Amino acid sequence: MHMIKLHFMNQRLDHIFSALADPTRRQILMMLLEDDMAVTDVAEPFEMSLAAISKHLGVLCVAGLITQERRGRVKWCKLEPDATQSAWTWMQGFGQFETLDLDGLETYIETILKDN
Amino acid sequence: MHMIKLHFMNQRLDHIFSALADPTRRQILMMLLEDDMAVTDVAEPFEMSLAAISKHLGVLCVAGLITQERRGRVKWCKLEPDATQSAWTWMQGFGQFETLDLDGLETYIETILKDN
DNA sequence: CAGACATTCAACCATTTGGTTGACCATTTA
DNA sequence: TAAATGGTCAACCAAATGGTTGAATGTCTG
Repeated sequence: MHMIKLHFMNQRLDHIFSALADPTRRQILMMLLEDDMAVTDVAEPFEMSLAAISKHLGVLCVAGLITQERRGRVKWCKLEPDATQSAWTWMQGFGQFETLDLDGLETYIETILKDN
Repeated sequence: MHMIKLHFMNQRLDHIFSALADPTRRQILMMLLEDDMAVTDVAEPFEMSLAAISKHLGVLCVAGLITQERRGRVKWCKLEPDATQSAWTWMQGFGQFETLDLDGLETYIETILKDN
């Protein structure tokens, strides 16, 4: 039972990390950070075929990093940032907490304190 | 100049994420979390050849996630957790900061405050 | 020195990956 | 209805990946 869960989790991590391992796909994610986009628009800044981008989007979908919803003839791509949770958690478990970007942490804490 | 740096960074992320994309390699990293190990000992729990493990260790080395130091006939493998910094930072930039384990963050901050 | 041990190298193999192209399907618009 | 648009599919290709085996290299030990 736990074995199954672990296996599942492992596959999930496989998908997420290998999706993140490609610069094109990372760039796509960054683009989607600003807004949802149609497949053609995602493809526009890249110097490769639409089909190639379509495949990349498929990989991101399988990893759960994005979702796609078809409305009419255009397919909208939407970021699913929560999907990185597993990867994030794994990296924490890898003992990385103390190497967290301390500058970023500092400003973050300051923002919190200001709000109180 | 910035382009070069970005390219460099991008390659680094490629290496790190694709190193993390393999379950065997992730398991190796977890093992090394406990202590430094010789190549043979790393290989022991796995059902694959020593040569295969040797290759995996090579990948982890290139990604900078571990270092290897030869002493006599044995080569010691040592974790380099700081290497995940880039990946960690990238994921932060990907907008994940709010999903960070806030409990862990809290205890972390408390530890800092105690020390002052 | 001879043998055992730790590790890598080299050649090979099957599978996956990242890309191409051209045909195809569905939807919108003139 | 005809043409344009948005996107995928299928077949193909080159290169990378993850594994194997057997030989080779360097180091310790009896």
